[in-house]
Formats: sequence, C-alpha cells, structure tokens
Amino acid sequence: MQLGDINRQDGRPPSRQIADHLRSAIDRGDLLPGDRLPSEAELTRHYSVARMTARQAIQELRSEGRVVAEHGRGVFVRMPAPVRRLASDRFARKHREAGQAAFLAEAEKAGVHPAVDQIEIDRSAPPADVRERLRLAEDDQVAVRSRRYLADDRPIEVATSFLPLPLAEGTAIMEADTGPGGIYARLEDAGHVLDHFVEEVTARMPTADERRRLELADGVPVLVVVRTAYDTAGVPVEVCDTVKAAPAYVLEYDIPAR
Amino acid sequence: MQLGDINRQDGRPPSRQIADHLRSAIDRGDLLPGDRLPSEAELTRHYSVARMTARQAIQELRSEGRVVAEHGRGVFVRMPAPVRRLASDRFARKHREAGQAAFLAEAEKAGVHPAVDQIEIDRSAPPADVRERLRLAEDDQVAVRSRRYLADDRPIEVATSFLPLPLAEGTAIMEADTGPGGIYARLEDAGHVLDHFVEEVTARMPTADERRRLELADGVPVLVVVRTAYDTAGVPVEVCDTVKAAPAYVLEYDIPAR
DNA sequence: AAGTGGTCTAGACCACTGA
DNA sequence: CAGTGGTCTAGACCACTTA
Repeated sequence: MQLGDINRQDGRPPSRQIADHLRSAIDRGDLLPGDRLPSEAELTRHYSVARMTARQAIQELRSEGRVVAEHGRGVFVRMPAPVRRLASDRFARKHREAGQAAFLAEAEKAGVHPAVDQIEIDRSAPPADVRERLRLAEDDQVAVRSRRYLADDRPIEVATSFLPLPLAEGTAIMEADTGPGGIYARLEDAGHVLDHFVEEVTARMPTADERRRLELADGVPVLVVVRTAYDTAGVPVEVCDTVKAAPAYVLEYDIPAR
Repeated sequence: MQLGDINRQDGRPPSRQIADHLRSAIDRGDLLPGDRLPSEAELTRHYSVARMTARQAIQELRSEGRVVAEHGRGVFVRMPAPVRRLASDRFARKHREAGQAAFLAEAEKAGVHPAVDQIEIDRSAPPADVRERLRLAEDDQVAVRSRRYLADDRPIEVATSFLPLPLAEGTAIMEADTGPGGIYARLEDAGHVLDHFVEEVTARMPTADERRRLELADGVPVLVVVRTAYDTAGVPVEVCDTVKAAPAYVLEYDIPAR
C-alpha cells in the first residue's frame, strides 16, 4: 500500500497529512471495507512521528465515520450497513390485516432476520413534548412501551411508544407480545380506527446511552423520527419516538402536489 | 459553577468523568448556550490532570456537537440553531399559485430573512442514481441547477436540481431567476402538471466540502433529502438533491393510514 | 502581552484479542 | 504471549484573539 511521506514544509499539520493519505487509500480502493489499516505502531515508524500524532490522524477518520477501531484488533474500514428502506405505505391497513407488525413484515420481505428485544412496559407521566402531542392534561398518565429492533442480530433502532393510559390499560398493548398486527391493530380492535400519521424527522449525534444500545461507532449520527397516530375522530392516540442508526436507513415519503 | 472531583477508583477514566461533569453542567443550565466553558488550563488545575486529559474531555463534547471550540477564544456551549420546520404541505399548489418559491414563502412566514446564493446552472451527464430516478437513457443530458440557501445570513442548505434537458431548455429554469413560483411553476407552465413527490431521507456526517459550504462545526451531521417530482402522467420531471444542516431542520410528513 | 486552543513529542501503564 | 488500541503524563512550540 502506498502511503507517501510527510512534508514538514506543507502548511497542513502532519496528522492531517497522514489522515489524507489514509483517506485516499480508501477512496482509491487500496483499502477495502473490512480491511485493517496500518497499526499505530506501523504509522509511527513509517512517518517518524509520535504515537499521539498517528492516533490523531486515525481519530479524524473515525469522526468522519469512515473507519472503526476495535480494541486489541486494529482499525478497520467501515463495512457498508445493510440498508432498511422504509416505504411510505408501511403503515397501510393491509399490512395490519395480514397480521404482521410493521417491522417484522418489512424485514422478512427484505430478506433480513428481524428480532425485537429489551422490551419494557411501564406507566408514568409523559415528557412535555409527548404530553403536548397527545393533548393530555397536566397530570394524565401514559402507557410507555420501549423496545429495541435488530436486523441480522445488529441493533438498528430503539423505539418508545406513548399512549394515553385509558386506551392501553387492559389490552395486549400492556403485554410483551401485542399480538398480530401490533399496537395499531389493538387500537383498531378497541374502536380507534386509524386515519393518518404525522412523522417529524430530525438527525443528530447520539447520546452516550444511544451509542451503547445501538452499538454505534464514532462518527455515526442517528435519525430521530417522532410519529403521532391519529384516529378518524382526529384524536391523537399514540406517539412513537424512534432513534435509528442513520447508515441503516432510507426513509421514503410520498407527498401529493395537491 | 459546580464541577465536582474525579474519582480514581471509579471504573470510568478521568477524561470521561470530566466530560460528564461538563455535560451535566450544561444540562442543568449552569452553562447556557453561548457561555464559555472553563479553559483547558483551568480544568487541568481543578482536576489535577494533564492537559491532554482535559482536552480529551472537551473533544468528547465536541464530537457530540454540544460545544464549539474557537481558536484563541475558548470553548462555548453550542447556540441552538433557529429551526426550519418543513411541513408536509410545503409543495401545495396554492403556494406556487401565490407566486412564491417554496423556500422564500416559508422563511418569510417563520420570520427569518431568507437568501439564496452560489447559484450555478449547467448542462451535463447525470450521476447514475439521478439518471435512474429520471428514467433516462445512457447518454441523455440533464439541466443542473445548484444553489445555497441561507436563513438570517447563516447557510443551512445546499441543493442541486436535475431536469431532463428537453424540459428545461428555453425556459426560465436555465436562468438565475426562475420567476414567480420557481422551477415547479415553470414546469407547470410548460404543461407538466405536478402530481406528487417522493422524498428519500437519510443522514450522515458531511464531507469536507459540505462542512465548508454549510459552515458546520465538528459533530454536526447533515440530512440528505432526495426529492423526485412526478407529473400527472407519472413521468419523473425533476430530481432535487438537498444537503441540510441537521440542527436547523425538522422535516414533517403526513402518512395516510389507508 | 497574556490567555486561549492546536499540535506535537516521548515516554508509561492498561485492557483486549488472537495465535 | 505478542500485538493491538485506550488512556494518561509532563512537558514544548505554535497560531489566534483580545486588550
């Protein structure tokens, strides 16, 4: 692999130059996804720099999300994540009636092995933004369902649903297994026929806790999707707050020109 | 300001503990947006650590996008960006007929001063993904319009539109000023009545070039929205590739339950 | 000129991985 | 066990900002 040398006259600092060398090695294809980069020891020898300088170069690539460090093993060119494309009809009634929760139905179709874990069910006071979206009063309680989604054993999303407690209490929504069609099918069983959803999409860097639960490498942002479900009476019946590993998703939306 | 002390017995490394102290000072409101953090020198004295350890703590907050370092001045709590909420009816015909391009109409309503610069118009071969979305043949050419959007003089989005050359040639789409209602109004003038749009949303870290054009600090991701416009005949007439500073946006979509 | 962050050096010890 | 990355120390010089 060609790495070149540092030019001490060049205005750019050595760590930057080393990062540039490694970056272009990746772009050229000299280093393919999954390949190991030269170790810190090799870089310090090759460039005659201190170890911290080599580390800083690698840090630059890590924060760009191009490489992933694995303690004790080495630094590797990031593998492209298998992408989940969320189509705009993913909440169509036909899927609920087919008896499949949205996530499982889609994953099967895409040929990946889906799983759900870390299921937690609770009753509590809602966060302020959720209370507002559900149009609840000051001291109304909500049912809280949180869970983690995995595709081929890799965590890709954590989600938390909030429902007005009177709607959820006594239904399978409060059970670990919500039954065929999931939460939305149970709401419709109870007479809350769904009319439409509003999704609010943002992106940011993950918190330390999200990094852990989603097993995210450095330099990987998350997509945050907050979905509010409305029934045919125009009443909000659920808010679902999801945090997704950004590289694993393409969200697709259809917008009428009206 | 309360910063506490390092616990050397704690499993967590000192740099992490310092980062946690600073982070909770921000969360508590002890440090408000725009406030300066304690300098590296102050942190090394307070915690009795080496300077690199204090720097590492600050680096952690920078990569989370919570603070911004300014050379020679200090490290400051990130100012919240003014948020642009893109509603799902933003491409409604009524806005075009009112004679306003989507961006300008919305910005005015939100009370921010909008501007567009770096306008470039070109003819060229399309990138592969654009060619596919527009269903073009191997050597078809496209019209390319790129521009940068600013709100209150801060760049928030760069956008590039691609249109089949026969549709754009000879219209105001090839001019710097596309006229009232923008590109979409010109397409409808030419008989291509718009039916719907499909937006594909992803998030990632910016390239070096995007960091420069959007004046992004460390640890700030971008939202990438690729919008394809279809006319009433079902023919794709435009692909618009936008890269948005993530903290400046909330994208809102309405999804029918059908 | 003083204070700030940016970069670098040359060591050290530790935790994790894999042969 | 050797090799890898993770963290830390205690200095140094530099570039930028502000007064």
